[in-house]
Amino acid sequence: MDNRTNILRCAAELFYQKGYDAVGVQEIVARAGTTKPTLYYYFGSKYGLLENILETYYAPFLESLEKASFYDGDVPKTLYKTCIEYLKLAMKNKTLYLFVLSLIYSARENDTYKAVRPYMVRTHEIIVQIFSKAEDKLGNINGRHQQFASGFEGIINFYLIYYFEIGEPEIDIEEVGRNLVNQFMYGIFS
Amino acid sequence: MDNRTNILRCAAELFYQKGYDAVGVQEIVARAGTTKPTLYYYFGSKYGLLENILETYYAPFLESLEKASFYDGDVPKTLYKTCIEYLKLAMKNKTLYLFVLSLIYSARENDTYKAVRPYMVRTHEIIVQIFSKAEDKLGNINGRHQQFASGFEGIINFYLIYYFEIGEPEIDIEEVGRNLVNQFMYGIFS
DNA sequence: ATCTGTATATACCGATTGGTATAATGAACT
DNA sequence: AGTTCATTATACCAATCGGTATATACAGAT
Repeated sequence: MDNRTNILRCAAELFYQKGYDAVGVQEIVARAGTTKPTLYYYFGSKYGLLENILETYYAPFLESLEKASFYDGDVPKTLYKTCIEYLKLAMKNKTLYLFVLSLIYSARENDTYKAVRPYMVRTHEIIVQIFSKAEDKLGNINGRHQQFASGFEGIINFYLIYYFEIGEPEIDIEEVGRNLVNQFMYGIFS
Repeated sequence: MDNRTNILRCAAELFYQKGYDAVGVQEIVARAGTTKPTLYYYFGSKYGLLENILETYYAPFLESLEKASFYDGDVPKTLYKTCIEYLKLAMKNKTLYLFVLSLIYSARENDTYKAVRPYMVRTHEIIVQIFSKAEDKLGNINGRHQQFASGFEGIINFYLIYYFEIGEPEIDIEEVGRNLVNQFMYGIFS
């Protein structure tokens, strides 16, 4: 693996483990087995490194999400496909998933929030779009797209948070996806 | 206001705005109009300051939550009362609410996560308990207490995240509470 | 008047922070 | 052979980090 990729991966791991501000540039290059000028040659700054991590590892997920959220008239199916994309990402790359979540919740005046904001906004737009297009099937939802979208994201994200907290061995993605979508659509009495 | 309280409030504000690791002790005492030895006299360390913020400002919320979540056989009512407590806290002290959320999502090896973990676990226990006690009314939920609990927390928290992101002027707490609980219990077709 | 304990400030500590000036590699091209 | 250019290392920078040794101020008790 080349130096650039190596630095990127080491930084992503450390940022996930300790948090962006708690990790020094020196610590990153030490783990990558190189020196600071190399890092600054490729990424320009510590912040550039953060941006590059998101662009490299998270942007592809957003594209998958966009495809999966295509609405063809079947609300449950669309939500299920979308939910599955979340679960797949989280299971395939737990580190990245939790790291991005931590950025979304980070302090508003911190660089980490600035870096993740465009991705966060885009994600929300994609989910809101589902409910906008599905308005014919959902009846008069009276401008509650936002609430539905954040509810949908919330159910998935908080499920994963506590799943990772407990650390159960593995899950059946399709089954969990069905459960979460059912809970979201029909409530807890379903 | 005495020096101690003043330091506590200034630190809470700065931690919320910039994040725990991005704020220096010097910056805190400068805003509070005092000096470092005073801070270390009262709180012992920067970490002690963080613990004290949670104990002082967040612990009371947990007590309110505990009372509000008392289950008397009426599931919708219990969930509604619980939800209202969340919304009340968030509206009364937006800064604290978002700060605690950021801690919950912070890096696992960061001091911030260590500090908030007991409060996070306790909160989750309280919510899980509702669904445990309500098992008679909910039918066979087959061990899905955890999923219901995190779903409930997720719907509320993500609603508030995007509410604060958009920054609408004010909401009718009781109406939003009814909406969220309805969505959670009966799904989006309600 | 002296002692005790709380509360605060000045001035400092070694370590680490993000970042860079300079120079040395080594391969490719002319 | 000489030149160019991407890549990497040594050694350094001022600034800030969390934390503290020491001294002082002041109130209340003896």
